[in-house]
Amino acid sequence: MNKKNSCPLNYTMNLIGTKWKPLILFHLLEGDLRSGILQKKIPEISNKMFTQTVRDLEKDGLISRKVFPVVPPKVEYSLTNRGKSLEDILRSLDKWGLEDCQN
Amino acid sequence: MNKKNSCPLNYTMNLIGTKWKPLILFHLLEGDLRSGILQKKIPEISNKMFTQTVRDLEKDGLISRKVFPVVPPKVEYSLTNRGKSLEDILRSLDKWGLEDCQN
DNA sequence: TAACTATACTACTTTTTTGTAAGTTATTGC
DNA sequence: GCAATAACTTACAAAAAAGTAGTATAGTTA
Repeated sequence: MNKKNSCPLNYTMNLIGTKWKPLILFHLLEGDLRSGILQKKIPEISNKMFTQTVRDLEKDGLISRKVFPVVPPKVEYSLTNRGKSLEDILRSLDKWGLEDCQN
Repeated sequence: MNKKNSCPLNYTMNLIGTKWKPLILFHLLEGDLRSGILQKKIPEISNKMFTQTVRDLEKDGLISRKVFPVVPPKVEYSLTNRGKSLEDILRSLDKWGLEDCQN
């Protein structure tokens, strides 16, 4: 909690408050996914942003990355416990959007 | 829900997923506030970003703005019902940050 | 041997967000 | 007349986020 995060809410937003992070975490709630599958669940994301975002999430310990030493490459992503602890929030955000956009 | 929001979660993030919006909404949970007071609760925000953000929130119907025709000006902000419906989410995000940053 | 595969990286450009600093307003009180 | 006030605006600059397009990898399969 540094000076840029005077409020816990701000801390949370700095961690997951970007365009793609919540979306990736959300899709991983349903279980572990191969890189390509996960990316296809978010058709709008560019290859670069996908890689960059999962790297960020991994760095922050919200997801973990398992590499299988095969060719062609196989990489699987899954939520860490820290990532899983966001489940309620992610589902709430999704639910709110669903309800709100019907009005 | 347009093509940029294939997922409700994305819709929500596009609405409040910025640096300052959740923070402003959060502080208004405690009740209506004069512009200056609200801004002082977020010392890191610049004058410009504050005005810009409350304008956005007003445009999206999450807060309402009451102007008193006095000099010097007096402006009060409050949450709309739509804004209030975010209460659980905002408190969850704050709570998560509080718990998480202790680890 | 050449194409194919899934994943990722890089250089570069564009777009979006944020910040800085200065000005504007119209009344009050000195 | 002139400074002080609260809220806001504007022009400009800087920084961050996102997009585009091309390259690398190294076994497998045709």
